[in-house]
Amino acid sequence: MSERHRSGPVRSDAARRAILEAAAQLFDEKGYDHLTIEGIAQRAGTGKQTVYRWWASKGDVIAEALLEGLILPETLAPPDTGDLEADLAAWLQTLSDVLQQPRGQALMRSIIAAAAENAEVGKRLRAALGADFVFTRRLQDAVDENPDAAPASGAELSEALLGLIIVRALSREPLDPTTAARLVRVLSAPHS
Amino acid sequence: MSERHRSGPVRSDAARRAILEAAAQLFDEKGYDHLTIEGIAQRAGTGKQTVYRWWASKGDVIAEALLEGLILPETLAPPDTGDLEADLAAWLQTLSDVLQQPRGQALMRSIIAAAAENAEVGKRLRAALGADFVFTRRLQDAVDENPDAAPASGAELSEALLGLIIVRALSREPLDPTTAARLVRVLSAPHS
Amino acid sequence: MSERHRSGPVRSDAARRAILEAAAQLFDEKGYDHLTIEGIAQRAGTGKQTVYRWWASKGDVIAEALLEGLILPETLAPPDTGDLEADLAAWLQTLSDVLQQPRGQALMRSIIAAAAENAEVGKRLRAALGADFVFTRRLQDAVDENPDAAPASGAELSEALLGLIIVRALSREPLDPTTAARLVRVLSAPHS
Amino acid sequence: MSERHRSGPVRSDAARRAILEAAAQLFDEKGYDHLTIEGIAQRAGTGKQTVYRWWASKGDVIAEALLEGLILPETLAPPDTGDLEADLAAWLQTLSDVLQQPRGQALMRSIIAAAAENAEVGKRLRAALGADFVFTRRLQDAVDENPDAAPASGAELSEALLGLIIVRALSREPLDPTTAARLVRVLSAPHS
DNA sequence: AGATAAACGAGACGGTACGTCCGGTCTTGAT
DNA sequence: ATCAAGACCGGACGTACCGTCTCGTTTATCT
Repeated sequence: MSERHRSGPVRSDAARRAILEAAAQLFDEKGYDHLTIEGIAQRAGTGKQTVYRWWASKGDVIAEALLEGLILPETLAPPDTGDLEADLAAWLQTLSDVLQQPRGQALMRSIIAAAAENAEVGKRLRAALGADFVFTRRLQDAVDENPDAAPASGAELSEALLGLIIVRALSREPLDPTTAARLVRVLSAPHS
Repeated sequence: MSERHRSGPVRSDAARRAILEAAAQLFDEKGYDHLTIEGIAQRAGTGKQTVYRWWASKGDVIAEALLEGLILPETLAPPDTGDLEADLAAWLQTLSDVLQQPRGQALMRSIIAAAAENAEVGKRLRAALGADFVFTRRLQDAVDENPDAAPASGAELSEALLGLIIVRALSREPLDPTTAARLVRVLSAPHS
Repeated sequence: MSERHRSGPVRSDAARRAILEAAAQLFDEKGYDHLTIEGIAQRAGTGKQTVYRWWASKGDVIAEALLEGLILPETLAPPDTGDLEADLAAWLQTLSDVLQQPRGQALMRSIIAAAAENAEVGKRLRAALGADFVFTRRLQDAVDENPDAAPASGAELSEALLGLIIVRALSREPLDPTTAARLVRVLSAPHS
Repeated sequence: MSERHRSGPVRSDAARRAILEAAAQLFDEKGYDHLTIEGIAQRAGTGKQTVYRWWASKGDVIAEALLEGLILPETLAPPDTGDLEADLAAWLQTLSDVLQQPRGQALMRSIIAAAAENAEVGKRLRAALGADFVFTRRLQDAVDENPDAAPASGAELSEALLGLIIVRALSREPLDPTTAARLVRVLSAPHS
């Protein structure tokens, strides 16, 4: 009962990968705003039409490159040692380090610009920055243990953390590790 | 001892206002990404050069229109009744309402895109969304009253709140009023 | 001793006819310049490769469609009643009628464009417009009867007539029947 | 009572000339069909928009270059020694020489293609090939001297001559000088 | 009361990128 | 081997804006 597909040539995976990799490179080099489809196609060694055939916009290309892990370094993935507060602190420290460098800030703003323009990127933003998968669940666990004391859910808390980072990136201010640490304490600690 | 200029007409305030208003209108109609200097000049009935003479980029025009209050509705300004938690909740409610509508989400994302691209807009983002001026100071007051219990500063707390809103706007998810309310409680309540 | 081919199906005559007919239709609808191989294949319901396999260019397709009589109406074929001058006049009258209509002019110009671009079409142009087959021979007969009086050959005379038509088509001026008639008289009459 | 013109910059004559000259060069190098607006702009060192601003199509550019005498060599201009038949013969000889060379044929076919595609070029075709200005008037003089013997007008006769040349160019056959000479005799000689 | 010169509207200019169309080649699975 | 289908690389199309640069006109200030 398998779905039969039409005859004719099949999508070239080489072209697909070349385009995603070119897009990731150029994203890194020039930032989202200065990306062009033309530039991507040229760098990838493909025709423009091959990009337009499979993606509707540069945002969609970036969204897919993001999913493939071609854009953000692994470093940004949150650690998981079992110690929630420590992991949170380490993750925020990493992000803080990234935001100390102009290049890291630019990268962050580029992602934000992409997310603002393209729904697909937007929906993947939290996942891309690692705010799901770990803290959401783990903060939730902490919340569950002490439901009375923590009226906000884990997802909301991790969103607030991520939000802090984004606000700092947008306002061009570095993220002080101490600040991050304190906020983690507020958010993850039991409340009276 | 101010520097005097030689002669000739002085900057036309009519042109300046026409440009800022045209920019605000077009920002509202098309969003930041689809704004063009050419379109602004045309709508304003001025020459392109008059825009370029006084602003370096469309971002700068928008930044100034933002400062003049031509872009965001007054509604978004935070209330100040004296009851901190109530005011916070009301403000978040307003923002939540705005984010429920597609148009409001688009507006928010447009501001974010502008902030991501233009440093001036970025620096004014918090002010533009009303996160300063009130809560920062007032949360700080609350913090000062009970320094041991609240390890995060007022500014950080209001950033986290604004961040939550931004994350929701970017991920295209509405901001549930309940969520906002709970988060306010977490952030503004004394901690153990 | 004929050369046998290895295996597989033989050229599909259905595809060949479909392509020629599609080409003729599109030639009529859009003119030579706006023909595309892609359009022909689509209209014919064949693959592009099937066109490229058998013809080197769109000009060659048109040349073949011309030979098959799919492009020009039969009307343009010259009459043969035995009365040379009358036949010539009638033929020129027909062409003149065609050139009075914008559509007829466009058709004529399309053929000319095809001839200018493609050698095969060019070589068949005179045949396609019916200038051979009849007048050449018959003018030649007239010439032969009176060699002293007619220093130009029949072929040359018919070329001059066809040339007049072409010049009129290119210069977008109608061909006055009187003009044609007079020229026929000059060219076909005995000279002193 | 002079016509007042709008304010603002005026059309750049340098750009105009550069475009026409580039077009003429490329016409000569590649022929009309393989001309591109992009190529013209590049060769001229102008933006594409500057071409599109002033001309509607590549045909219009070529038409203007033709008028400026940038495309056809002066050689093709008809001589005027006073001896009509000799001048005609010399002019046809020149054209015949041009058509003997492949390059000359290609040039001629290119003009024809341009005329077939573009009305402006078409209307200027006769003028461009020198068939007006001289022979029309002079053949007409000859006709006027002997109205009974010459039922075709000078314009028509020169069209027929030009037509012969065009037919030969399209059918890729050289124009034999003898043929031309004989036809001149037929057309210009008095008729019985 | 000029003369000077900056600001203005208009928009031409050399460019870059857009998103689309088509050319000619190549690949796939079916006949 | 040929066919229908259509993906591929390439390149030109005609359009929209970019940021810079004249133009000719309109003021405000300086002499």
